[in-house]
Amino acid sequence: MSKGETTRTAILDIALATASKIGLEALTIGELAKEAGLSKSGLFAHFASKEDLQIEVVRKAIARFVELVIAPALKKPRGEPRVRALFENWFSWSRASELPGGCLFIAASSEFDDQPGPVRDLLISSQKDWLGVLAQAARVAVEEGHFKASLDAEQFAWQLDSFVLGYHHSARLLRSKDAQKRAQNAFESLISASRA
Amino acid sequence: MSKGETTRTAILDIALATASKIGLEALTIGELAKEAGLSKSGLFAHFASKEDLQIEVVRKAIARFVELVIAPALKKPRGEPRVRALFENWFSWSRASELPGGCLFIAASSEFDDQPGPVRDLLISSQKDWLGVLAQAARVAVEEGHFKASLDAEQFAWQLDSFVLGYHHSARLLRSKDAQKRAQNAFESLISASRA
DNA sequence: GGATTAAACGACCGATCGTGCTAATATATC
DNA sequence: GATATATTAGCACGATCGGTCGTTTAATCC
Repeated sequence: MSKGETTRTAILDIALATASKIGLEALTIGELAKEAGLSKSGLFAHFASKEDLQIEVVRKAIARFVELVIAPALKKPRGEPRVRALFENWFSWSRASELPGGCLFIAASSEFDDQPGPVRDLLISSQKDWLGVLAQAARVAVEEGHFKASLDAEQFAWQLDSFVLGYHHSARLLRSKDAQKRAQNAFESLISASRA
Repeated sequence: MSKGETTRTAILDIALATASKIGLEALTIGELAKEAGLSKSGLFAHFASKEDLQIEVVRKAIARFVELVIAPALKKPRGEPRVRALFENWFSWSRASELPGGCLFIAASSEFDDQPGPVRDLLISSQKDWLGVLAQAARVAVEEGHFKASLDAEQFAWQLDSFVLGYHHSARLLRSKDAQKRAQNAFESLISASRA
């Protein structure tokens, strides 16, 4: 890896962590440069624009999400275990040390839901992918006979994702100690309502 | 109402609408003044600081939320009808014309969950109040015999609120036309799982 | 090790940020 | 209608924003 790539990676690591705390929009070139130990122009040379930086940050987050959440779950047995892994891995993601401010996607979603452009487009497509992965896992669980045949996989995915959002809200804003317990309870009741 | 109060009210109306779209932090005095037809300093004379303005905006949102969501629900019969009204009124709130960017609380929650200060404190207390109202409504439904005696009212409130978050996410970011249907389905399954 | 390329710097741009201050103007009171 | 008061405008401030230079330093290659 060349010097440039190394620096760029380091910048994106810091940017990802910072963005999870203060948001993608509040991320400023100057502050980021300070944290990275670079001059403003030195840092900026790695990106075409601030929007480009934001996109790269989201891309990096997506790559890490796949590594930490999706990929390990796909190694689990088909059916309920895989569904369970997706849900549980998500907590590790939300609490990962590289995301001191919690899930970047949730923060960025609120920020960009009314700001058309490539950042929002990327967020939308990644969110659709995530819901698709969840729904597919549910469908597999139906195939495996773990979940009932009449299950609406999309509805299942939607509710699971809602609990993820609920957890994030409780844990981040309210700093609720019960957040995980609440989410887990909700998940279990969703699972048992879905069983064959 | 004096001239000053009138102007102040008008400013807050615009600020509330704008903040719902772009967030409380992205709200700028200059832009707000332009939209209100005032000079920057003329507008600023109504508030002690930007933070004060943000607090007033949140306060206004809380007042409207009580008017649009809580108060009408409390007029409904005790028990399930009241729970149902709380849920349904929330949609009207989220789609209210004064909130073109959707629920301000959800947007502001992501924005301020890592920004200590009076704005976050206010958001936290209002969110706790809302969860309290939901839990209390559930408890009343138990008393009335609509919901089972073993129901965990706080857990019920938590799940209902998660569906609200899920709806907002689907409707706002994904612009999904199924959002309401998904939320409604989720709500109905929560209700039937809670029935006596 | 000298030449070439890549990477980082420092200075600077115009614009806008939040926020003072003072002067002018509109409103309310008598 | 004059006076007192409440409201708004004008102007300026220091800081910071994203972004563009030309220049210098550092890494890479032969």
